[in-house]
Amino acid sequence: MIKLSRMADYAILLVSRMATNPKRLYRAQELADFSSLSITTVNKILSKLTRSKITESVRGAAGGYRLSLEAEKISVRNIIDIIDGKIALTACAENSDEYCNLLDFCPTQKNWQIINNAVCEALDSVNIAEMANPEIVFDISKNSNNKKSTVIR
Amino acid sequence: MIKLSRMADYAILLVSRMATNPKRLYRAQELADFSSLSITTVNKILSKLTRSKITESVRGAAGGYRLSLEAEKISVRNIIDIIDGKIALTACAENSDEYCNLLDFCPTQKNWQIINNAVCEALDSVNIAEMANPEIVFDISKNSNNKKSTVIR
DNA sequence: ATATACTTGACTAATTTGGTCTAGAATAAT
DNA sequence: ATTATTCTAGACCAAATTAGTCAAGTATAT
Repeated sequence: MIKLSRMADYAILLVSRMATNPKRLYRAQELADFSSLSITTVNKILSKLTRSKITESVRGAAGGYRLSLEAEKISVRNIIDIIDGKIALTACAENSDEYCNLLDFCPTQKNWQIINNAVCEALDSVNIAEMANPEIVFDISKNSNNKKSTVIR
Repeated sequence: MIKLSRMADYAILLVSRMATNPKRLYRAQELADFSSLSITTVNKILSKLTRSKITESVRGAAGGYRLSLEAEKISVRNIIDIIDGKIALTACAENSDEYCNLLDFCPTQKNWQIINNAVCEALDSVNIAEMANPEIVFDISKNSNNKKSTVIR
């Protein structure tokens, strides 16, 4: 009904993996092996995350990637935002006038924004520590520690 | 970051429109004029909704479409489900094994389902009456009257 | 120096989505 | 009955988006 891009899906998988041993450097090749993705795809994703300061990279021999934030401070939404760059559930919610000006009837506009926020909050309320850990089954409604996004968008 | 399909967007617009005068029959042509969509696209969307009992249709001269449920009983999620047919935010959440079997590490699976539910709830908590009415600004957290989906999927 | 690894952006391929067309079936009006 | 109107359904094509690859480049360790 609503779909995440594969890239965002991969990104969350990779970051979750790195969260299991946050000090360690993970080479792109390792992560590729682990995930069955190609090394180029892994690099593409990780360098995006690095640019956005979710991860950090060390070049050269014995280099690799590691998280640059605590896993608890990275929400699922942060990653989706970085990888997919979209902000809106519907054309209405992004401020591109091209579409909505055509319609003279659109009370929905404001309501879409609210729905949009609700979805964002849901995604914001889950952090990577939780995703990485099979034991923790979290309660989204409590919206625990991640209300405010830690990452600049 | 996460996007609704245009078709689902259109569908919600059309249904909201019909909600403003629920007894009346709306011809596809009228709805096309109103929405700037082609009549074929309108028909495509409305017949899907009709098959799923959200709307009903009357054929022949002076025919058209109308809601077959009260607007309050139709949630945004109902419509998205019908139009896009997708159920899952990520490959993990739908039960197609093809992808996840490749990976031996996937604690995320269960957590994805939870996120998925959270998003669905957000979309379920908004009904068409609210979408159609610019005055009502609803509070999603209260999850008012639409917890249980009225439509068979 | 050289080998290892990340970076970037251009490019192509694959997939998905949107939209059209055609033929058909039901209904109302004459 | 016939005709005009209006929905139904599915095949089909076009457009847009997304995924994935390639190649050239930069930084670092040994």
